[in-house]
Amino acid sequence: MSTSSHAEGLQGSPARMSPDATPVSARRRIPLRSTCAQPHVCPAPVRMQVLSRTPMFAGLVEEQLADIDRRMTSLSWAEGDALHVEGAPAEHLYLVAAGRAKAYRTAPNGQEVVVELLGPGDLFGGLRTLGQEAYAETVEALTTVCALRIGDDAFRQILGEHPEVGLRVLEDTTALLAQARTDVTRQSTATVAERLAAVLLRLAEKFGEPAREGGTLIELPLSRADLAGMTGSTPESVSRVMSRWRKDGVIDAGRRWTAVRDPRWLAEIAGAEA
Amino acid sequence: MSTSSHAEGLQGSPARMSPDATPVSARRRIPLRSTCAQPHVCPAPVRMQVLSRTPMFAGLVEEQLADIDRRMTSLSWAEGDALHVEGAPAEHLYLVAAGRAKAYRTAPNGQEVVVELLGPGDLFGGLRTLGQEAYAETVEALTTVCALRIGDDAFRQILGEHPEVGLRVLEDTTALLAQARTDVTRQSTATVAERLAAVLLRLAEKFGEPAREGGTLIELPLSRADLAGMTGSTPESVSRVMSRWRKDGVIDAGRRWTAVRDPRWLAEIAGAEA
DNA sequence: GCGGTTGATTGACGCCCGTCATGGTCCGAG
DNA sequence: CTCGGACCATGACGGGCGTCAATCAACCGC
Repeated sequence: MSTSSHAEGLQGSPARMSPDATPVSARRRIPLRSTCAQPHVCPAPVRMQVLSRTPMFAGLVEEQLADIDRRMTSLSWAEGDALHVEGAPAEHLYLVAAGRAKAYRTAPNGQEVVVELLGPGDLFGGLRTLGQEAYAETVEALTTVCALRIGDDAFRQILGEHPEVGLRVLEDTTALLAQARTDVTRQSTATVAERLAAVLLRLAEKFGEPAREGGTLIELPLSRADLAGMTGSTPESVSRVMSRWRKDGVIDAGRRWTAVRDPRWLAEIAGAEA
Repeated sequence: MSTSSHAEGLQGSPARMSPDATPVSARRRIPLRSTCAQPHVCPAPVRMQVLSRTPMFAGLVEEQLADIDRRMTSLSWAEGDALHVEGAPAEHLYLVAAGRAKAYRTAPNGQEVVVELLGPGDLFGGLRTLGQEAYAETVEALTTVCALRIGDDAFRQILGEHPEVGLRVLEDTTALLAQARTDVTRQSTATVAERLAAVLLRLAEKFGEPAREGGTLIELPLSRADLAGMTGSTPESVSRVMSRWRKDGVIDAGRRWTAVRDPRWLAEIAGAEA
């Protein structure tokens, strides 16, 4: 559910190097694929494909999509770059074309709390039209990212011409709200292990790819610190829990990568709801 | 911000009994006003007034509002009643006309986590049209509540006739999303005291009325357990913190009522953001 | 007024987990 | 190959806060 990730972007040649078997020594290889090879330009057909696969524009015909495409500008960022920062005036809506990004807030005490992970087809950003004065989150590229961007006026035009688009965005936002409230609930009542299990399940569902060694590889370069940010915890606590699970064969993980071996068992731990 | 509470419903005669001064002995009186005296019927002019003051329908003329009013049914509930329950098929949108309600989820461990407090003008519920299969929360009346209700078909009709209404709902939902994510962040990083301070400030802003004794009375019959549900904590912890603050003169509180005496100090504790 | 009930307060105890610190491993640069 | 830096693992310690329990004040119905 939530902003799905069908439009799986164009993936470059697998930069994957790990062998088939997974002895303890091979754990450290990074099995993440590099995505969106071309740095600063998304060719027109790719852009069209992204638009056509985005739930937000479902039901529009090619001509209409081309019209919308003309009003969007395509941009790209390198890993570690910020697409926009918390507190800056909200002037654009973004649509991810390829790559991964994380949206996080910085708490008063300085900790980063990750509120959403973004992939192809996901919508983020903000606009005055939607009642947002400033971006509430910082969005940072986890891999090379390509995204389409649209401004306030153009978005308002599109809404005028295609009212159903607004409804789709509303659906989307409603789903995000439901998920955020699920997070609040879990944060308030569950232990670190339970929260981590739920997070990993959600990631596996949204970003998972079947791995050769069996299980589901989460196609995201997440550090322990990132996972800590998503569970409202610390890198140390995350590390401890994951070590235990690795010994039990529930998951597999290394430097900035994670795979789920036994989803059932994780679901058991999570206690319900994803 | 968020779904504001301008439409202050009709308040019946004050059921307030506390004396002017507030010696320690008088703390226990319930200074809450009973709202919406008439049980099962909201007279037409009142309904129109509610609609006209709701942000969602801002900009519509009287005639249009009357048209919308005709498609909504008015209902009322007694304190403790559930307006709808978590998991039931989402078939209605509700608009609070008078009274207070809380929306909460029940965590796997049985704890109730309050995700929103509702007053006149607030929108809640869910519809298939908005992508909701089932209600995600249970909404329970804290006082006698009157609300207007609308079904899927009628809502879709209204959206068709007045596209701008959809945009307003979207604004509203966006604001709720931002707030929910603020909650997630706070839940992950702040202490119980900090969270409670933030919650009280938010309540004072939305439901506060200047009290005779000075300070701001929060017009909600909230128990320690309710506050615990809003802070992701326990009644005991909430009680401890509030006792301390009462000794320091920061707040005043009794059985199911709370007043803020020194908002500045609370804001200091909360550390930022409401 | 008077008991029963509900809600609030306060104390004691213990565990989860955040914090600090150390050492190991992997990776890229030169 | 070697060095340095980033990331991860693991141990020890302590505090915040959840849990259990007893007491008490306030409210309601009679």
